Amino acid sequence: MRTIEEILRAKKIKVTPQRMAVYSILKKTDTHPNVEMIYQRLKPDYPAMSLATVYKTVDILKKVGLIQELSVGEGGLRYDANIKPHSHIYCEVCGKVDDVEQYPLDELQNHFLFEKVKKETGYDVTLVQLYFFGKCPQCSMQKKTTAYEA
Amino acid sequence: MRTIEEILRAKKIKVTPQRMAVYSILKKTDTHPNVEMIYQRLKPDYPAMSLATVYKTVDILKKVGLIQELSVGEGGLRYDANIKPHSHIYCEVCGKVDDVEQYPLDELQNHFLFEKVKKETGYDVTLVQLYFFGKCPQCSMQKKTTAYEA
DNA sequence: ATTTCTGCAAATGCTTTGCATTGCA
DNA sequence: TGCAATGCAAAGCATTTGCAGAAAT
Repeated sequence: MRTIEEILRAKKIKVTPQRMAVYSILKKTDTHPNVEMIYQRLKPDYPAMSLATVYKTVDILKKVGLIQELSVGEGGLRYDANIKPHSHIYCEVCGKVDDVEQYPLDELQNHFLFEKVKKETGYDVTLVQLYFFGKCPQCSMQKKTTAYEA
Repeated sequence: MRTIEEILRAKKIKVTPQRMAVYSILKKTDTHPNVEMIYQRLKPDYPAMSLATVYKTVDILKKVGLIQELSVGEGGLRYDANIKPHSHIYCEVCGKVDDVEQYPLDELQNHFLFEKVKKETGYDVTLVQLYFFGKCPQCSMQKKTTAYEA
C-alpha cells in the first residue's frame, strides 16, 4: 500500500501542501464537492490558496487516478476520492450528490459486460458510470413554499 | 399518439418554427449534439436563428419530456430525442457519443431497482443514466501521430 | 388583443492561461 | 540549482438575461 506522496513522486509530480490539502478535503467528505466547494473549505486553513490551483490540482489527481470525476448534469464537475466502483444519486431539487452502494456496480464494471458492449459498439470500454436522479429525503419533506405550489 | 404540436399546445407552449426545427434536428440524428452543434446545423435553413433561442428551446423540450439531456463529462450538455431507455458511450479521444442498446437499461429502469435504491438512500428515484467511457473504433484505428507518440 | 417568443447585445459566471515569484527535490 | 507549482490577474468561453419588436393563439 503506497502513500499518496509515493504515488505522486513516482509520476514525477511534486508533493505540495496545496495538493495534499485538496486530496485530504476529498478524502474526508462524501459530499462530492465541485471546485468552488473545495476552494471554500480550503480557505480557512489556506487563505492564500488560489482557485486556479484547485482547478489544476483536481486535474492532476484525476489523471493520476487518485480521485474520480462526476458529471451529474449541472454543467460543472464534481470530485470523489472514493475510487471503488459505486454509483451516485443526484437530488434535482437541492443539487446534493450521494453515494449508492446498493446497486452492484461491480456487475457493471465486469469484463464480461465491457466485452458485450465492445462487441456492439466497437469501443474499447474502460469505465462505466451509473447515475440515479430524484428528490432527496430532506427535499421531499420540505413543505412546498415556492411560487410553483399548487 | 399525439403530435409534438399537440403536446406543446396542451402545456400552453407556443408552437414556433424555431422549436419545431430544433426538435426535428434532434429527431433525425443519433449524434447527441450539444447546443452549439444544433445551432450550426440549423443555420443554413434558419440564418436568423439565435443561439439563445436554441438554449431556451432545448430547455423547454426537456421540461416537456420530448427530449433527454445527457451529461457525458465534458462540462456541457448534450441532447437526444430518443427518450426510450438506453445507455450511452463516450469516446474520450474524439468526444463522440454513441447509443448502447445492448445493455438492458430496462432492467435498471425498473420499479424494483428504484425501490431498492429508495430503501437505501431515501430518495424518490425518477431516472437512471448509464454511461460507458472508452475509445471509439475510429480513434483506436488512428495511427498515433501526436506529440505524445511513444 | 393578448400573451408569449425571438433575436440581439450585454452581462454573468465558470474555467483556463500567462507569467513572475516561490518552493520542492 | 533547476524545474515545477503557485497565485494573481487577465483572457476566453459558455450560458443566461433583459428587452424591444415580432409572431402565435
